[in-house]
Amino acid sequence: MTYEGRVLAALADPTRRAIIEKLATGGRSVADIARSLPVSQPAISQHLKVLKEAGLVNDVPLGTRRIYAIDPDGLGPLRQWLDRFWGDQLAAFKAIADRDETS
Amino acid sequence: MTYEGRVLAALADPTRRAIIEKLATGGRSVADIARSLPVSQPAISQHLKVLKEAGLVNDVPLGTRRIYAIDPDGLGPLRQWLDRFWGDQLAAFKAIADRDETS
DNA sequence: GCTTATAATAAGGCATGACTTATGAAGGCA
DNA sequence: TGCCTTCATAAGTCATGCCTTATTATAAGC
Repeated sequence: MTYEGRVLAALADPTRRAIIEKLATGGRSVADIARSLPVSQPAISQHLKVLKEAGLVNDVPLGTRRIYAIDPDGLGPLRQWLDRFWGDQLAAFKAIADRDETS
Repeated sequence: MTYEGRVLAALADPTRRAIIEKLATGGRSVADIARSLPVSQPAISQHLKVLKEAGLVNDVPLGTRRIYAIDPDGLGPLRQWLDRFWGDQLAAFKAIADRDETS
């Protein structure tokens, strides 16, 4: 499976997107995530495994717990793939120009 | 279902990504796409329906045929959703830097 | 050492979705 | 009108994936 395929498949599931939204405010433990969503702890672990294999999250052990957080570099390959068909050169330059303009 | 959910689900399928890649070089008829991929014509029609409902492609009738093409605006909502968690300022700068680096 | 808490894995059930063949609808052309 | 081409839809099959409960491994605290 291609890298962008893994990323897209990972983000296609609504529960995994909910996990990403929880992690947007900072790293959280598995049990913490499980408490805030209507699925069991094993289900969360399975989703986190998929997200990790897609490169979207990383994790560090903390005692008996494990803190998962969003990987800032995880989205690069997906962006590159998307840009092949929709293009972002224009958008990227425009973002720079706008910022320079207002500074 | 949310808009980004539809877009991500549409792009998660490898056959639909293959269709997008075919359309990258310009609009094509259903039969034309079907001939270039190892699935039947009805399967292609079903995939095109999903891509259209996600806003990723549009179509115009041409006689008895129907020409499908990539919708340039189809990716906007997905980008906005992604940027909420990964940020696009960084990505924009990085895109510029990478291009300058390889030129 | 023993218990408790946390997380990963195993195994199985069930819904979803991607494909097939068969059929129908609509336009172009003799 | 009749025929052919193109595409969409219907119906059914089969694989994939998301969920559950049960179990195991590891670390912390008494």
